[in-house]
Formats: sequence, structure tokens, C-alpha cells
Amino acid sequence: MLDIQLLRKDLASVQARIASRGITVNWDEFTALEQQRKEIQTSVQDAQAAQNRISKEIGQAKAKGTHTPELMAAAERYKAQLAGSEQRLAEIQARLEVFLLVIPNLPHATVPLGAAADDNVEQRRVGEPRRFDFAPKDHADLGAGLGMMDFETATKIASARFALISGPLARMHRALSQFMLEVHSNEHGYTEVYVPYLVNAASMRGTGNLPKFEDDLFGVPRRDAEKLYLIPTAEVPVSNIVRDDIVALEKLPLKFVCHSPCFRSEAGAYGKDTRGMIRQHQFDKVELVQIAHPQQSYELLEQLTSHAEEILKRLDLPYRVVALCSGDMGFSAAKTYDIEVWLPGQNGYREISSCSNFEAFQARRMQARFRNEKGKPELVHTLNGSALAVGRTLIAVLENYQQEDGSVTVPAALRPYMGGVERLARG
RNA sequence: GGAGAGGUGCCGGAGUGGUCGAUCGGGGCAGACUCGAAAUCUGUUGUCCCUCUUGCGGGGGACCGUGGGUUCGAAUCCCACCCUCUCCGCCA
Repeated sequence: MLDIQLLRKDLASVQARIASRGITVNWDEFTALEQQRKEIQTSVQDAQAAQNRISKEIGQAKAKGTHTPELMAAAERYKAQLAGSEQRLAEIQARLEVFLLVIPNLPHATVPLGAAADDNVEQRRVGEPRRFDFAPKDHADLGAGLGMMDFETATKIASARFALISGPLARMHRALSQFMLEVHSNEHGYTEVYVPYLVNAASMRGTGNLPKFEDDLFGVPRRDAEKLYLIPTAEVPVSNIVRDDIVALEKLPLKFVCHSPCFRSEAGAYGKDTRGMIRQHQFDKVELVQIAHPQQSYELLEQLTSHAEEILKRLDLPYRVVALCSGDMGFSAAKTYDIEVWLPGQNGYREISSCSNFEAFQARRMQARFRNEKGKPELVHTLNGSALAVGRTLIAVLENYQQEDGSVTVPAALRPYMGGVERLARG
């Protein structure tokens, strides 16, 4: 959510920065609502002040045992006057709130301008894509060849966009999560957390998933309680740890790492990535979340991104980092780096991590604050990034480490997590 | 599933219609004492919004789980919802 003060003070620059995302907003509606709000709020508060004063006088008179019919009459007049205008004010404020809830974040000054993914700017490439002296397969063929990846059965059990993996490949999937968790908690200073995978609407609103993106989520209705939602990423529960909290200055930055399954309806992705396990309704991810002092957040974004990169380096997977352009960034982000891993099966780079600084956008929705140097509550900045998407990392390992006979070498960094197994082969 | 209790400020915990934004204790901050610290004593300490000044600051409004209602006036009364806890049952 944007700071309404900023819209009041400098609407023109907000408009320009939102426009750079390629989004159109009915700003006239905002201006009109603001004007009404201002008028009504002033008059309502004046009337409330008068009414409070009179009620207080009545109380004092009663204490002395005096009867005051003329004061009662005056109070009733104010009451009648307030009845309608208070309600109108509430309606206008509710509409302003809704308006603000669906406006995306402002891109940071360093975000490249652009309309779509083509305009993203590559920051660096690390590692050379391997040259194959045979035609490399994609992960779906490799997985099927190993007899360890079965989409038909997954569809029978659930539906399309689910996977069933088994045996050593399932073990490698587990090993990847363990490996990532160990690196981040032992070497990068993150506190490991285990969190609820179902969250309430307030948490979804906090991170920006609601109200605008309800269609992307799986909802879980309950008979006698509030509806819950399956998390699309651990970002939601982990960021909401600090919702409605005031964190002590010296505790910043808070750094959390969390492994969780993620559930996405992929409502807008019909026909996209239908082969293999690139895009699933359910996938595992290790997520980094930082709760930061505003002055530090951009420095921390670089660090957080490097933490995600470290996993790829240790797995010796070639990748590149791109800065998303204004038109390609997500709703809540002020700046985003995507990390794209080389996938021989697709002969291209494919997103495996997304690291963002949300500045105060989520913090304002969550009312997540810290006590600043002056002792005053101030909104924190939130950051997060995948480090990494486990399913896609598994794919990347399969495709990059495949051998001509269809077997797959286990990356050295993973072997300690797999009981020393060095190779996946058809059993 | 059955029965009951409760949601108040950073924390604990009072408060059942009228200077209650809220007694008190703890914590935090400042000061006194001390070489320093502890202990003790004194003072101080909420958030959000509107508005004027736009540096400090002044005026006003709202907030005692959430949303409605009753009333001139509600933390206090009524209704609905959300949540927490205890006991019994069931259960990984």
C-alpha cells in the first residue's frame, strides 16, 4: 500500500511512476474522493468536538444534581447532524482504502524502465553452460527414463500440474532443501522457522496477495471459522510474523529462512509450461525473508540476492541475474532481481529465484514497524527471495548433470545429504 | 463433539454508564545518589488521523479483540462475528 500522504503531496510523480509499470489507474476518482473526504472529515470532527463538549457539561451538571434540558436538546441536535455525515465519511474512507489496496508499489529509481520481460536488464552471468556431445534431454524425459518421475499417477491422485517423484530422486529433492537450509542458517545468519501453510485473509492482505489476486490462491473454507488460504510462498506467513508488531531497533535486520510447500492455482497460465514440473500447483521452496531498517534495505537486497546465488554456485549450475524492468515487476515490489538458471532441456535461462525489496509497501499493510533512533514507531522495509525454488533446482540438476546413458551425476555439494550417493540411475 | 472462562496500553493487571486515554505494578527513558554498577528515590513514557504552524509546537478527532446497536454520553449495557484459554471426549 502506498502512503496516502505521498499521493496528497505529490500525485503527479506517483502517477508517472505507476504509469512506468504500464498500468492505468483512475486518478480522477482518487482526487474526487480526497476532496470529499477533506470537507466531510473537517465538519464531522468539528461537530464531534461540540457534542463532546456538551456531553461533558451534562455530566458535570448531573454530578451537581442540576437538570439541564436545554443542553440535552443541543446535544441531540448535534447527534442528528452527525448521524448521516459520519456514515458518509466512513464510506468515503472505505473507498479510499480499497483504491489504495489495489495500487501497485512504486518502482525504485534504479529500476530499468520497460514494458515486459524483454526489457529486463542482465546484471551478470556466472558459469558456462555445459557443452554436450550428445543431444541433452529435458527433465521430464530424464525423470521418466530413471523411472522416478510420474505425472500420470499424480494426475490420477490429484489433477494436472502435480508431480509424483520417487526413490533416489525424491531423496535428492529432500537433500536440496536440507542443503539450502543448512547453508542459509549456518553461514548466512538466517533463523530457520517452521510456519503455518494455511493463513488467514489478514496475512494475505499484508503481503499484497489480497484483495487483488484471490484467483491465484487456493482457499480453504471452514464450517465454523474464518476462511483460510494455502500459502503461495512462505513469504506470506514469514513476513506476517511482524504484522502489528513494533520491533526494537537493535533487532534489525530480522533474517528468516523457511522451507515450505507453495500452492498456486496458476489460473492465468492455461497452456503455459504444461510439460514437466516447471509450473506446478504445488512445489517446495526455501525462502529468505528480511525485516530491515529503511536505510539498509537496498544494501540488504544485494546481500540477499548473493545468498541465493551462493546455492547455485555450490551446485555449479550456470545462471544469470537480471533486474526486472518496471513493466515486469510484481505488484508489491519496488525492485526485483530474478535469478535464472541454465536449463539445457529448454536451451535457455529460466527463473529459479526472485529477490525483491518491498520497501514499506507490505509493512504499511501489515502495520509492521520498528522503534527508530528517536524512539518513534516507523514502518520497516521487507525483503524476500527464493533461495531457491526446490522443484526447479531439481530440474536444473537433472538437466545439467545428465549423462548420455540417461543417468545423472549427483553434484558434490549434495552428496553429504544423500548418504554419499554419486549417481542416479535406473534401478 | 460437550461444558466453562476470557480478550484493556511494551508486559502483568484494575476498572460495570459521565474530566477514563484509562488506577496500580513491572519494563523503557531522563535525573538524583555512586568512582562506576546494583539497590533506592524523583520525574517521564501510547498509537493513528485531521488541521494550523510547517523547526520545535498548538488545536481537534478516533482508538480498551472486530463490526453494529442503545444513550446527550460506553472500556463499562445489548447483538453478531473473530480469537484465546481450561476441563471432558476423540485423535497424529
